[in-house]
Amino acid sequence: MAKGKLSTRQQRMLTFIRDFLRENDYPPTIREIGRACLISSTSVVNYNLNKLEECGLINRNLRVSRGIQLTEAAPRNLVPIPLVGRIFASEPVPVPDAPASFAPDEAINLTRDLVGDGADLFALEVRGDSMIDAMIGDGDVVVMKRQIEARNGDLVAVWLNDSEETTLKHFYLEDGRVRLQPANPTMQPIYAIPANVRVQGKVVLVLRQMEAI
Amino acid sequence: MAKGKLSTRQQRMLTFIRDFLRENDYPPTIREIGRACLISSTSVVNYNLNKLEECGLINRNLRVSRGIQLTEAAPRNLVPIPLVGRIFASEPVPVPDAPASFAPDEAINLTRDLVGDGADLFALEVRGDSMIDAMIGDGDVVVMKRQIEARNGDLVAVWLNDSEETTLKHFYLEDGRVRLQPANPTMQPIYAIPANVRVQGKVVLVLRQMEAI
DNA sequence: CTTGACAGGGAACACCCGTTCTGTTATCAT
DNA sequence: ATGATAACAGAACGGGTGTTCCCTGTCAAG
Repeated sequence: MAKGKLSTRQQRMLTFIRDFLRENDYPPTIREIGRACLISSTSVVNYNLNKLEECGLINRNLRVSRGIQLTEAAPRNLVPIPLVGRIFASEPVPVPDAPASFAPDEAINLTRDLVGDGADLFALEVRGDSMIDAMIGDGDVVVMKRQIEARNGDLVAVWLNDSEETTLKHFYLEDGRVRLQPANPTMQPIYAIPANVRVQGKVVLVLRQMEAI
Repeated sequence: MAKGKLSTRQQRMLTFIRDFLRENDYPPTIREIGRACLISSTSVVNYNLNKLEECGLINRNLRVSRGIQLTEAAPRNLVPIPLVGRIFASEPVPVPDAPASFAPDEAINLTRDLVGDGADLFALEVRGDSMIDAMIGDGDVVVMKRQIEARNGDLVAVWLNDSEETTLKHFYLEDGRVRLQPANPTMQPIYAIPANVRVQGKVVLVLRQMEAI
């Protein structure tokens, strides 16, 4: 019973709970919800709260006053991702060695729906315009997953042994050779033998923040 | 009576309230605080809560169950941003009219350190490769701030009246004409008279999510 | 020694709040 | 018609919850 459609009343209750929580920092009671949504009976509020819980939109703590949690605001929705360094074209990716060595010196928090459980993820700030053919510019932050191998189509960071540079390209292994395809479709791919490319990780997310909102 | 020193008991209560709030998303009751801090009497908890309020560390809503707010970091750091539509080169940006009409049908949650308080913000999904000179590709999500005017250097979405298209460029007003500079430094700017450009909003954040983490 | 402020304990009160039970109404397939 | 089911209304029950009142002990100032 994942997602029955919400009735008008249920939708109204949900937005009220959101607004109330934003205003007061604690959830409303059943009677406060009823008063705001013009529901005279507490049992009806209770009935619809159960419906909302069945849809996975809220969590209820039974027998606890104001025991309503919005699943979207649940604290475990935030995943901290360590910002481990910068990425240059002229240097390999500084992949963090110890996965568990959680360095909270600098981290960015992202929601679980963007990055999953955050396992094996780390973030890098891009320096220079060398990744421009991957549509990634100076100052962008890339979130990467640490892995050695790549599947066809993955956008990966690779170190090219002969030219000694790091680059971000889509990876394709075909006919015994590696095709590295720029994300920008107007640019040409480059080809290499497998022994020449060392996959450093796979790009999961690109984040570009303009200064001065 | 701004800041008398906190007793051990008061400090313990404060950290318990923090932990409880982090875990449950709603504040504890007086008796729950007492149980956790080994205080047998509710009046003592009440007494020390008043002390904490006098120090400005919490706010109390009298006669309301669980009516405790932490003054420090209380506001939620997740900001919901409505995903209002798609952006094509051939059509104007679908700027949402009503700012207060909170449409939770589809929204992306981002942290406050990325987007501030989220005022006047909305998100659009980019369709097509027409924004490629702004380093924005098909499937990217752009978070925009609704505004009519732009300052020099802003990355804005503009509607060009004569060519009838939407484009994302850096905005510069110089010598009475508008210079629209692609974000990709290898590409050339275009020039237009101010009457020809209509600013639709300013890009605050670009988000590119790879499928299949 | 008395006094007053301060910190704490215990119990009772009155209201708040979630729950549950009994109906009522409307829709719909049988 | 008929039974099933969803949605809703009202009322009552019992426990949760903030508040208040009275008490004890400590400690420094008078």
